[in-house]
Amino acid sequence: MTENETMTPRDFIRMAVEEDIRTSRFGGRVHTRFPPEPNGYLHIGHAKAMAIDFGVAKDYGGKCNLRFDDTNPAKEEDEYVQAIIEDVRWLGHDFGDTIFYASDYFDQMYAWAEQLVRQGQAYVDDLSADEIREYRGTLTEPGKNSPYRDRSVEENLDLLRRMRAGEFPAGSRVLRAKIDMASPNINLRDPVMYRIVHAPHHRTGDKWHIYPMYDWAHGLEDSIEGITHSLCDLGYEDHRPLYDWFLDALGIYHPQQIEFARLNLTRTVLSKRFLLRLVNEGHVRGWDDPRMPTLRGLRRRGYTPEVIADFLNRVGVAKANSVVDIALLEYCVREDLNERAPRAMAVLEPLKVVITNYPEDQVEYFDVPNHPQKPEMGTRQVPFSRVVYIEQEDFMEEPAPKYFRLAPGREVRLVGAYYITCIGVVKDTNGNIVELHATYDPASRGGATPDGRKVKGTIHWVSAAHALDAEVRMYDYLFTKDDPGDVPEGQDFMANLNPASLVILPNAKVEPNLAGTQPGDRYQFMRKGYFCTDPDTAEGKLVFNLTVSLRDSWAKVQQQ
RNA sequence: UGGGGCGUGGCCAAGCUGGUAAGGCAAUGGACUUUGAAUCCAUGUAUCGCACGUUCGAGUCGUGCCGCCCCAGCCA
Repeated sequence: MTENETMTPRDFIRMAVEEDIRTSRFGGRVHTRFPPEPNGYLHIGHAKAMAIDFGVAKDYGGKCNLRFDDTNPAKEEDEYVQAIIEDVRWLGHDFGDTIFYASDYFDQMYAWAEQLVRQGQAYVDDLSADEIREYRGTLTEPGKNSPYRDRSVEENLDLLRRMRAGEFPAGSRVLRAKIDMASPNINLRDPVMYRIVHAPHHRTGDKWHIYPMYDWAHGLEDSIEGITHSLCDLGYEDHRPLYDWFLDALGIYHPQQIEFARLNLTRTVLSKRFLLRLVNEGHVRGWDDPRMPTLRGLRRRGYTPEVIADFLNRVGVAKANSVVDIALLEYCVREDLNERAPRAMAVLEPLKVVITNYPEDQVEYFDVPNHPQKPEMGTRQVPFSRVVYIEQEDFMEEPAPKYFRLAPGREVRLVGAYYITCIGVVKDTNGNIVELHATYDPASRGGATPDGRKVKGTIHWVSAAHALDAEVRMYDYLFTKDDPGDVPEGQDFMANLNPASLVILPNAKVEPNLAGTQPGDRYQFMRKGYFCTDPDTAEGKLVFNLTVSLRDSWAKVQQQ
């Protein structure tokens, strides 16, 4: 394998980075950063940004800083800082042993602000927020200068210092860059650099009464850390001129900002605001609900960091806004779990089957492989007895065409055990099937007969006398449409919420080998899907989450 | 009617200095099968948004047009 094959395929960002290395633009260095704001939990969209930020650094022997962009104390909390660190670690990204905080640079940023004031490139504006908006103009009309735009350097300096000292009420004044109120790029119409906020900061406490705006702060943070490539999403494309302007005005080290398209997934919403609503309005059980696209949700759902990395790798990096089919993500988990998940038998919706010709109190143990294609994963002993449970859907009193599971008079194989033939159906007074009677063929022991006859159906089972009770949580998409935002006028994505995104199966029966399972353990429940043990599992109470179902070609046949 | 981006098969996405369209997912057949899983084999007529133009030759260059996304927070 050549070195190239071990690297992520070249995308336009890597090509630009390679060019900069070739020309020694930054002395051949590559240093990126992942700058989350600690005001929420990370989701798979952030995972893409991280794959790029950390991935580029790794590919070129550089570094990537984990930096909290904590410039707005009103929204940020330490709780999020801890959660984000945990998630970044979980994904396995290497951020060295230093965690960076924008707030550590507040003194330096402030000094630079005074420099801009002294250079006549920043001024204190007394206009109200509403007035500033009015003066800004519109997309098609230029803005106009604030009456405070031409204050003297001395007055600006004095006012700025008093702003910092906390002499003025919140919102009464701002520091603005003096650029061009007529710029076609609205970001350049004298952007606000500092606003007055009297709120304690999670790290600096009550030291500050003014806090820097993103555009002013971000480039400075990058510059201070010696970042070479500041990778961000398309939304910042027209902020780049401003990023460049501040750095040039200050005459300090100047990184290159490059933008890429963020990740969008079908059946998924990824905006913090929407995710927050799902949680607050109780549509999910929390940020780590297995239906959530948050990293915590995916983790609890049974996804691995490797799967997420593989998925992101397949998605690629480009500048076109796109929506990735969630089927690709599911393909990635299935591929991974098919390799590593040991098989187990679990009957999700049990139907009792009495094997009438099987000795009353006999128990046999069958040696069942943990993985059909991987003998090295070993085998396990699965008990078999006279009464077993099979899946309700594996029996049809009046079998549909092409249905080749159990039906009256029909013979099927119980995986790894025996062939059984249904000889009777027991119903309750309402006509519901409550039990089946069957006979087994002793010659089919182990799942095959000497005469080599074939059975069309093979189903899974669990011995009633040995089964463990379990709760199985079946998950489906949170939304019923590929595009959750595809709603009638006046409605929002809540209109597409899937009422059946969580279906709890409280009476599942699983094989006894699952007794000691620990949260996070993953299995393939044969013929059903991949499942993982939920943290809600406790002594005497097993809880499993569906990670993803197996491909089901029978379901397709049925639909036709 | 301002500015910034993007537009390659159903969904992503390669395509570097022009030479005549990778790959993956999805879908569809079939083989195999003690998971209707996995695996294997096979299947795509893509007006490369459109139109002119340059050229022996354009997805790649030029011009014009169309469509979609983003920007008017003292959020990031």
